[in-house]
Amino acid sequence: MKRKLTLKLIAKELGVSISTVSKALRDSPEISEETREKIKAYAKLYNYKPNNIALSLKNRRTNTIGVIIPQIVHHFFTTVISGIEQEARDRNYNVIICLSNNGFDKEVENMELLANGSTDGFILSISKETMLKEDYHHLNEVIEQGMPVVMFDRVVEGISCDRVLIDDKAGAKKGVSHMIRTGCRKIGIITSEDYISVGRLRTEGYLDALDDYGIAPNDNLILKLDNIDDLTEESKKRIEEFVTKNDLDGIFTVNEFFAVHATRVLTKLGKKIPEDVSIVCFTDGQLSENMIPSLTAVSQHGEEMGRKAASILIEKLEREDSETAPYDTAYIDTSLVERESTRKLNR
Amino acid sequence: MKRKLTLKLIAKELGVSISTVSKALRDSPEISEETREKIKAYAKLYNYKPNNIALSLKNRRTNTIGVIIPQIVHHFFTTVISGIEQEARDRNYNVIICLSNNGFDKEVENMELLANGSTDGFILSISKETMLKEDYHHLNEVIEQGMPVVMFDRVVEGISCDRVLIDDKAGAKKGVSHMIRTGCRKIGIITSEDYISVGRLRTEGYLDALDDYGIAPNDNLILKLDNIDDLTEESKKRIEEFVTKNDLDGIFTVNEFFAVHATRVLTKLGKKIPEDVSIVCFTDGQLSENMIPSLTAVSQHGEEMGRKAASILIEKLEREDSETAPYDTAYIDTSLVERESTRKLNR
DNA sequence: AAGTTTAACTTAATCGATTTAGTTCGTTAG
DNA sequence: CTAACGAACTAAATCGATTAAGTTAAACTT
Repeated sequence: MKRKLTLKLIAKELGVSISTVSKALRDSPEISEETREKIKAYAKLYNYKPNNIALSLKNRRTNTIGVIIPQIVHHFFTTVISGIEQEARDRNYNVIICLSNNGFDKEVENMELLANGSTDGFILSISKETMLKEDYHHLNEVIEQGMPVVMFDRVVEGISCDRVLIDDKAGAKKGVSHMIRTGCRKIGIITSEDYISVGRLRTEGYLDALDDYGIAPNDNLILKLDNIDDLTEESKKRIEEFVTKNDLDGIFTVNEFFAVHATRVLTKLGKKIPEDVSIVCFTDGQLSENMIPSLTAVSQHGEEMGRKAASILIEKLEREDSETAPYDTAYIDTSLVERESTRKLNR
Repeated sequence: MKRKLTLKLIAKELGVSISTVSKALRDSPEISEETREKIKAYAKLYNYKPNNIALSLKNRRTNTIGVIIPQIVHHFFTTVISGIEQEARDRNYNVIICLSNNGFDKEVENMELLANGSTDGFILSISKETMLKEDYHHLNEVIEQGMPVVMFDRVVEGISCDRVLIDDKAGAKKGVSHMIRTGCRKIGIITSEDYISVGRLRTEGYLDALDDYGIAPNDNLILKLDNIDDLTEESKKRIEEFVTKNDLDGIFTVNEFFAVHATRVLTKLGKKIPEDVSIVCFTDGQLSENMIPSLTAVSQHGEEMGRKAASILIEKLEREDSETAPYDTAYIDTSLVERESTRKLNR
């Protein structure tokens, strides 16, 4: 095993002092051309790379962004991470990813761990449990210490940080409006309970669209499930009942899973998609694209969201007066990806 | 902004030396009961947490595992990461994830970056480009420096490291055998070119199963595509042609995408699944589970793979004689998840 | 009473870098 | 001939922790 090369070793080998080596490598004019060349040649030959940990300690900055997300086995989050990673790499930052598994304790633990020197700032999407608990002391502590925080997707109010949000309301409205314009009149929504912010906002968008076209909302056509991240047996049952009971001509869902299960139920009922029933879902992921029929979806542009979040954070990290800079909220536009589950316009 | 508390600050505040504070917090018997209590009380009150960077520098270990994967927007990899994360957390390690985007340069860059002090060891799945290039100097350098490496899923020979593999061959054999047992006789496979190891191995498993049941292989029933990670337009075209041309009664695919597209083509051709054609795919992901019909799949148990890889790495990191320990290869068993795309046995 | 122990600290080295504040020696100015 | 200056280095402080080695004064031994 070959020990890593350090300034000390180079200095000893070439019979100069450590500081001479450091200065030579950083092209200081204090060091003579000759010595500089000699040191640089040696460093290059033996592939010297400065130790990041030592640099971090000295500079009191790690050039690392901490990302905390509820789960990683989730298409949308992976696209966001991908975006964060791209932006970070372009701007010479590293990314540490931690998972909260939607739990409060893990979220706190992760933040505390990373806050003790490992990262310069955070990008996070709040866990479900934290949202229910409404305990944000860990966020406030980190911010208090001067580490900037950017929240995305699942955000809460009352924290001194920047936010990046999907325009959930507008996105849902876009999707539902499309159904109305292609002839749907009795549109149901499968959404989440209101305490999940994205669910609530998407429900609002749905209601907005109905209102725009003068369609009266009907509480019976709104199904609120208690989880938006996966499809439990309980949810399946309720979707089946909901779809069977109501003679809908359009279904809007806040995620892909709900849409897929609704499709399954409709198929069993012998309904044709999109002739009898149109389907639009929020989140343009693998399922929307690959299902048969493929699903018209409201695309969230996760990568763009990730890049934006990273860019805002890095901006804050690199400006002097970041303490006094105001916090703001960026919105990422959604777009509607038309596929086989809705009728064409102007037909 | 409140500067983080350090030993130095505590020492100054309480009028003792830094080492007294350090020792008191670590319960050294050298420090009197009285002083110890006083220091601990103060540290607790002001929530002192040691700086990880300083500890890493001092201890020359970071308790961090570097994970390098080709892409993160990929269900299988996310399950592996999830497993790595679980095991790491249980054993008090952190995880840094980097993406190579299937590129050689990025893979090298990431490794070099993390190797300069940021991590104690690596878990990685080799990028496609690296495999084509057959240049593994970055791996060898890192290993040479005494950092253990565990490769998973996409591995190469000739590197001094441990490996964790899906038993691809046995898994494919399991899937194809199931089709044969449920009555399929003309089974096609949609796989990848042989340079992608998982594709090659799965093809071998397919051939093995045919051989076991005395079915003669037929090159026309083997479609080799040049990418296993996504579904290009070119691949779609070739799948369509392949499925249309051959009158198959069973299709085995090395990933979900190929199976989904084959299903689409079959549906268009008016074939019934599984009555006319059975479908089995490798990788039990979101698509297999949610497609209509849902797909019988060879489950890879990614989480288990991740946990295993992390456990092997941490084991190596924590034993004294790891330099001399032999390298081995662990296999993760696959299992067949029967769903709607295959007929039932014994019917 | 002189020497030895010991409890309870403090000093200083260390990890690997950067950087400020010296130091040394040759050259030039006066 | 010597003070001043600058080129080219080196020493030492620093980041925040740990720990081996050193210090001090009280207690104990004989």
